Amino acid sequence: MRRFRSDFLHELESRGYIHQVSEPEALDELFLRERVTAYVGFDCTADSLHVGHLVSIMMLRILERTGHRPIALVGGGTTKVGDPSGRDESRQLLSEEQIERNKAGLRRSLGKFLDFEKGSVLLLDNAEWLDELRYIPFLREVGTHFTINRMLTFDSVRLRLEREQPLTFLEFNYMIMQAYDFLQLARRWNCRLQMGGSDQWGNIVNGIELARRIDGRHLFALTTPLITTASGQKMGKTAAGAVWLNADRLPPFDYYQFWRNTEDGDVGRFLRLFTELPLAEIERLEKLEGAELNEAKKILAFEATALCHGREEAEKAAAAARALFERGATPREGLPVVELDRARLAQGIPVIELFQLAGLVPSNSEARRLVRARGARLNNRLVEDETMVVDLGALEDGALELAAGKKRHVLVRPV
RNA sequence: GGAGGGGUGGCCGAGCGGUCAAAGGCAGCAGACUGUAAAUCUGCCGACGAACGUCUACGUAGGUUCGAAUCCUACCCCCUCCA
Repeated sequence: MRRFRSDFLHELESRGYIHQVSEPEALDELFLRERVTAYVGFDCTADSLHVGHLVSIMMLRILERTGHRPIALVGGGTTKVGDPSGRDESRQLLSEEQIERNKAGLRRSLGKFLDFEKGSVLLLDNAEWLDELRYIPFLREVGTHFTINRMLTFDSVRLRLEREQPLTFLEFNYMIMQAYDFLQLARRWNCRLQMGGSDQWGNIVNGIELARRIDGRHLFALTTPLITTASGQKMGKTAAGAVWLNADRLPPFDYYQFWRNTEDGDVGRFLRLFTELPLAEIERLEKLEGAELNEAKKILAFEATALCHGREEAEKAAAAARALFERGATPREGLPVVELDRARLAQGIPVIELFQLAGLVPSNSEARRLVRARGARLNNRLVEDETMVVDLGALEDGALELAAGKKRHVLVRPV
């Protein structure tokens, strides 16, 4: 008894990806009938995607796996405008150079999950059509189909106005740009469906509307639920910041640890959303009780890390974690590495500073507190003297292993 | 334009001349317990410093005072009511 007959929608539905769909039956019909092109847009606001984007990325993978054609659209053009959705303040305007850098970072993030080389998965940039727009012709073609009356009712602008927060004319145009994207993709690639987070519903519907009015096209929308943790937090937002997908932002070991530390109540849901294990397997895993559930968490962590960083990195991270938490040995392979100037170490560096250089604490005071709280370890030995100075003599196997608390470990290597 | 209220640490929020680096809560960090979970308990939680302590910080800029987050003046911003 399935609600959807098409593989794609059925798969999404059974793994918990669907929040809203426009015309479910018609879309299902479409997926049964033909190879469908669908897209997700990603703004270039940072130089890496993070786990918050993962749901969308996974959908593109499923789309491909079920025989359809995914488009990952990078917002090289729209980022110059800035999406006001869910924000009380204007985004800071990014320079063109910054956007270019971010774009390159996004390509790397996406490239980990989607293979753009073989041609069945497309990577496009909306700067391609947005940069070229001419104001008056654009207003005449597109602007006539939007009424201000209606635009004011969309959450993205309404909420801002209700809170009496300024909304610039630039930002006000964002939804038009995004609608226009959908129109362009429909025309150029016969793209029929746009997917995104639940906050994108309004923007997507605008695109559907626009394409219907101008071209008489029939397009669809599908949004994913906002993923929160069992204790109600927005997922992937730790206090330390976002959980990044690019390794230069967050080492694979830390990425693995993020998943390894999933709350009990989230394991099943996360396995469904963030791994590609068969559902039967997941049902078995989520039934595990008590400490047994840790096995499921390890599988979740491994699978999620393998998807993002490859199986080899996932193995290393898993091995490092195993040695660190299960045997107490010193497993260096797989730990995040920080490089340190050899000459500087030769002169001697106070431990306090060393912890700061390793990025484990933001200030000397913080490092001092860590030592006093008996949470600082050097080469697996508790650091008791905060005035201790570390030099080359402290190297073990050519490196220093620093730990802040039980979970945060770093390998400092002199170069 | 008029009247009143307010701007305090990442957030909320007390303080209303000295004992204020600023109560309390949340968030965070570490420790204990445990299953690398959750919950709970304990400690920490501006920077620099081994330490005495020093510096920076209560919207901004000045001032009064031995001494100001606290009083005065100007300015900026927010909220409520009236026009």
